Amino acid sequence: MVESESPHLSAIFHALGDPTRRDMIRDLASGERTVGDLAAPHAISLAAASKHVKALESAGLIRREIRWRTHICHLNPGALAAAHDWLDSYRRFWTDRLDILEDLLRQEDKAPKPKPEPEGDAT
Amino acid sequence: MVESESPHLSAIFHALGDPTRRDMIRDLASGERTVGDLAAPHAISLAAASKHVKALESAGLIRREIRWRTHICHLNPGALAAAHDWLDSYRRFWTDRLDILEDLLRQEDKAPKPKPEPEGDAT
DNA sequence: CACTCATTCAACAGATGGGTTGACTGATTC
DNA sequence: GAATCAGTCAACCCATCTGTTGAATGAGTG
Repeated sequence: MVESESPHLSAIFHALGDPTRRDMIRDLASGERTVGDLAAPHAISLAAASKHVKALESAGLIRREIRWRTHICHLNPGALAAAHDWLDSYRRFWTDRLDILEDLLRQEDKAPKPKPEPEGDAT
Repeated sequence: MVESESPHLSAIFHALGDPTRRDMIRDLASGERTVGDLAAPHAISLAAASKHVKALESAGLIRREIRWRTHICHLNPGALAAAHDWLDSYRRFWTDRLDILEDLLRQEDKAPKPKPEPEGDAT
């Protein structure tokens, strides 16, 4: 059994992996937007934006309501929640870790030590 | 500022977008593993696994400790937390939804209001 | 010194991703 | 019936991703 959590997770995370699409999601968080609205701030063609929207849609991250000749998009929180849940199942790794860190800091208040690296570097 | 929360987010989500890599993360959650250990359940070459590990590593999702001639990998919770945080900022969309609705219904009992625009940026 | 072992590196192939442009759709309006 | 408008579709380009195989690395062992 290698990977069976959700068939959508790959699509969701993949969709989330693109900054343009994350941006669209953020825009959508302030209210519904047309495809054109979503494309506007991005210096890409409408066709490209349309593909992004489709990627978001097929990952289940947004829903689309075709009103007359404009397509109104809005967030579909379920998919975000799915990704969130997946990550949440690892939460103990960073919450426990912080407690440990705190503990360490308190302990090492007495002994100097090189600072631990909390975040990745840039290669 | 359009997308600047963390320069790593794209790499993180992209890394998370692959089922093999999510699987590796899950394995790593039960303890440290060598590259070979991580490759074993996956019917791919060691070289391919090595690339996956590198992707996880450069996204900051895991750290690697070279012990003698084996590379020991372990989870680096920070990156997971970063992704989690990003998603968390949209949490209201799937948790508060019901509360908001309830609120709305109560409000509109007194004054008809068109639509509350949830604004959210300032990141 | 040659061998083994865990892993990486290099070169390659094929698939997919994101972008472009240009043609198409389909309801509305002149 | 032609023009307009929002958006999609199709063809194409090029970069990146995932996988392969085979050689290289580098420490320890016989």
